[in-house]
Formats: sequence, C-alpha cells, structure tokens
Amino acid sequence: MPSNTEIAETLLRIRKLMELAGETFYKFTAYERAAATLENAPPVTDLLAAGELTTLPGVGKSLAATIEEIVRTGTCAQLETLQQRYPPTIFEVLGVSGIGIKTAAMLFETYGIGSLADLEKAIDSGVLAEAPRMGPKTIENIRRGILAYRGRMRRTALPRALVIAHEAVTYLESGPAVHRIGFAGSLRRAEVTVGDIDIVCTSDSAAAVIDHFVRWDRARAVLSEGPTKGSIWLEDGLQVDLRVLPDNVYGNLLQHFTGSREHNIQVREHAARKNLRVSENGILNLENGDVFTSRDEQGVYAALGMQYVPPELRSGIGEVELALKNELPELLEATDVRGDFHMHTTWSDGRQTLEEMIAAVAARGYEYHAITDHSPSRGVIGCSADELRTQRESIRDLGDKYGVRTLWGSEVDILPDGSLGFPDDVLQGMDIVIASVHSSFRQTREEMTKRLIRVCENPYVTIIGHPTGRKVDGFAGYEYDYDAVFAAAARTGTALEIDGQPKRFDLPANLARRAKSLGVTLTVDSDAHDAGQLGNIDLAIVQARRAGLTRDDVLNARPLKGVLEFVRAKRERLKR
DNA sequence: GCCGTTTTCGGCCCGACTGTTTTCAGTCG
Repeated sequence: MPSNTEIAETLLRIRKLMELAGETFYKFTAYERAAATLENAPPVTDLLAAGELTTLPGVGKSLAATIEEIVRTGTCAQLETLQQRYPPTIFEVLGVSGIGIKTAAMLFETYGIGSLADLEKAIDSGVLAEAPRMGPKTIENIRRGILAYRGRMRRTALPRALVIAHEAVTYLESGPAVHRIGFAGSLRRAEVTVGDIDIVCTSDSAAAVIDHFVRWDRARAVLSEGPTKGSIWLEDGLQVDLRVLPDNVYGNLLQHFTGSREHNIQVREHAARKNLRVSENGILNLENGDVFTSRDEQGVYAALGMQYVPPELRSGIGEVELALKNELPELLEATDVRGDFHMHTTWSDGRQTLEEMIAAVAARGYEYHAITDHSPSRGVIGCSADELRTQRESIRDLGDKYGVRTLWGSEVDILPDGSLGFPDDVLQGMDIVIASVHSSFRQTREEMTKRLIRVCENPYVTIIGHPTGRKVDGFAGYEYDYDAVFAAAARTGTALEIDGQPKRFDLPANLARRAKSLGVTLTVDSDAHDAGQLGNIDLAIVQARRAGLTRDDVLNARPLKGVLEFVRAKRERLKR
C-alpha cells in the first residue's frame, strides 16, 4: 500500500507534466494543493476504505478517483499518457534551483534538453547562451543549481535544524539594528524534517541587518540580497532565508512566513471573501484602503474573525474551518505532562545507572515516571525476569530518596506471533508494560495486523511503544491496517505511544490524529537511553500538538491515580 | 480541478528578488 508521501509524489509528477504540457493553471495547481494536503492527512488507505477521501480540503470527485487509481495500481492513466511525451529525466532538470517550468519547457521544446546531462552539454557547447533570457548570470546560476542538485542534502531533521537556527539567530543578534527575531516556516510548525530555515526579524534598518546576514562566515553562497530579504546557503547546502520588516508588522510577518503555504492560501481565501487582502505587510481593506497591522499574531487572526491557530496546526487540513467556527482543540502543553513512561538504564541498553536516571527525572519535576528496561528476547541487552525483580527492590527506595514516584515496568518485545517476551505472571507484577516490535518487521500486512491486535488484547499491555517502527530518515515502518489496530487499542484500553526520539517521532502526527479520532488514548515519552535524552519528551509533545491532541487525550497528563486506574481498568476488563 | 454565510458558475493568495528587459517574466516561498 503506498504511503501518503508516495501518493503525493505521484500527484506532483502529474502536476509538473501537466504544466509542461500547457494545461490550465488552476487545473494543475489543484493537483499541487491536493499533494500538499496529503502530506499531513490521515493515511489515504484508511480514508479510502472509510469513504472519507473527499472530506480532505482540495480533494473532489476527480482527484479522489485519481488517488484511488494510484492506490490500486501504483500509477494512473493520466500519468502514463503524460509520461509518453517527456523523458523521466525531465524531473532532474526541473529539480535544478533557478529552472522553473517555463524554462524547462522552452529548453525541451526548442533544444531537446531533457536531462541534466543534456543541460550540461548545452552549457559547455555554448548552445544555452543562444536561448532567450539566458545571460551569463543566469547560466552561472544554473551551473550552481546543478551542483546543488547533485550534492543535495535530504531535508534536515528538526533537532539539527533547531541548533543551526539558534546559531543564526545568535549571529544576527550580535549585529546591528535587530529588534525582535524569531523562527518561522516548517521549523516553527515543528515538522519532523525541514527543507530550509526561515527567520523573521524586525528592525528600523533592514539593510544593515541583511548586510550583516549575508556576511555570516558560515554562508557559502548568497542566493539573494534585497532591501528586506536575504537568502544564503550554508556549507552543506542548507538554505537560510531572512526577512526584515518594521516592528509594527511583526505579527503579520510571523503569520505570513510560518505558513504553511496551504494554510495561508485558505486564510487568504477566507479574507478575500470579506474584501481583505492579507500579506506580510498587513491586512488591506479593499473597500476603504485601511491597512491593519499587528505586533503579534493573535491580532492578525482576530482581525480576520478567526480563533488563533497554533503554528503546529497550520497544515491546511481543516484547521482554518475549525478556527472560523471557534472549534480548535486546546492543545496539550508541556506543563500538562506529569511523567514519562519510557526510559532505559544500564540494566539493559541505557548508558546511565538506575539512580542517575531517577535523580535526573526528579530534577525535571515529574510527579511519576516508569523505568522500562528491555526484556531478554532481544539478546544480551535485555534483562531476565529475575534481574528485573531485583531491580524492582531498589526502585521504590530510590524514588523515595529523590522524591518522585518511580513505577516498575519493562519494554517487552512483541514476538512474531503477537505473544510477549515475558509470561503473564511476570507482567502481572509490573506497574506499567510497554510492548514494542523489535524484530520481524517485514511480515505481511495481515500477519502484522493480527500480531498487534493480539497485543492489544493482552490485559497486561499498557502501551504499545513506537507503534509503526518507522525511522524518520529511512524505514517507512511495518505495514498493517492502522484503523483495525487503532480500533482494537480503543476497544481494549491500550494506549499508543508518541516516542520522542528524533529518529523515530513515532507515532507520526497524522497517525496520532487518526488514532485520537478512533478513541485511542496516547502517551508522550522520551525513550531516553541517558539523562540528556529525557528532553526528547518535548519533541514528542510538539508532535502531539501537531496531531491536535489535548490534555484529555494523553495518559501521562493525568495524575498518578488516573494512570493506575487506566492500567487496572484494562486488566479488570480483559481478565483471563 | 475545487468550491460556496453574496455563487452549482465563475471565480480561484500574495509579494520579493533576479536578470534581462526598456516595462517585466520567471522563480521562489
């Protein structure tokens, strides 16, 4: 079954070829918008099965049929027809920064340039210089674009992007004239990976700020440098964009550059119906010419008659409609979280001792937490049942010593048939049990679905850990029927985890959103393997916010009593 | 191709920067 990302990529291929072929502007942008929507939407395969595909904004009858065809066959007739007109390598040419559709179409129709190799040949032979609007600077930019394409980094992981963004801000603040400064773009929306780093700031002297910016010694190339805007490339090809405006429009500026593009389009479409034109410079009233500006974003949304939309929700999948009806969820806050259920010590594959971890947890001010070392089926790094019982004896005392309630538990392997790495009588004694898949990732969809439903039906399993197994920069996760497993989790009172390890972010936000809609309780956990990683829980929290989760949806936002009641209720209900 | 608190037809977000132009097209976000 293709993932949403794969389907979106196919739609974007269609979109590009449609434009090359001279299709109507609004027709091919419809494909582009649908592709953007899918990136953050619940799994298409589930929506399709439930007949809910056209509930997505921008997906009507025609696109729903195309998407269904892609899911069923991996391609669609429309794409096949278009692909006969252009070589597959045309997408390389379109991938070069500075070459858009118009240029690519001209190069292909007039000069037969349909690949990167053709393009380089045309540059070297001087043919390209004969083309219209191809001066020396443009050709030099294309040459640089080709280099960037070849050495292109994938999108940058959020934690790393945050580090670089902080460095950029520190540098800018060391220079002249910066008043207020902040992150925008996908970084501020806390997407798991970001394509570039967007920074906005206010100043009375934008030119001085931009000048300082492009002189940063980390900048390897300056892509553009105007009176209010600059763009640079860093050593590894990561792009940083800076926009500078006067302080009275800081709210407008931040709102504009936080996006997402799709969110902004929907906000502006709504505004346009009220004869308002929204941009980073303010909200223009087309009837009387007045311009409304705001120093904060709250003012911008209020002026449009909308509820304030937190950045994590701005993905264009229905939040604008909810904000207009004043029905946005009150998102989970970091201060709501009372504990962390998932962490390891030197008893298994953690790097710090039980006491060090408990001391570090207490320092974070939690009410409770669980120590969850691995079960033995994972090999040398696991703990035997006897070892864990020994661990249990010291846990309560250490918790008392540091003033935190330490729960005894384990992260138990889910075996290929859905049974667990410890027998029931061992699990029964534990306060909390996390069950996770660490082997046999490549089972069939049917086997994996059965396997996980069986785990939900085990009365002693409190939480399923990192429920898809996906890695942000690689493995897409094991395949199973999400809706069927989520329904089983809801029915049995099994919580699903949002694991905050930067490599995991698992559940992904779109699936956590789906799980919530089916009545599942979730947890946010660090999965820390040393004390420094306890902070990973903050990353899980922002992903929970992207999923639209509230305090009520999250188990570790409940007081200890509520947590223990959740565990007890499931054991009671499924007693065997 | 999508969509509706003016609409089932006729609209469809908004602006900055570059390079090549003699007033703007193309690209990007």
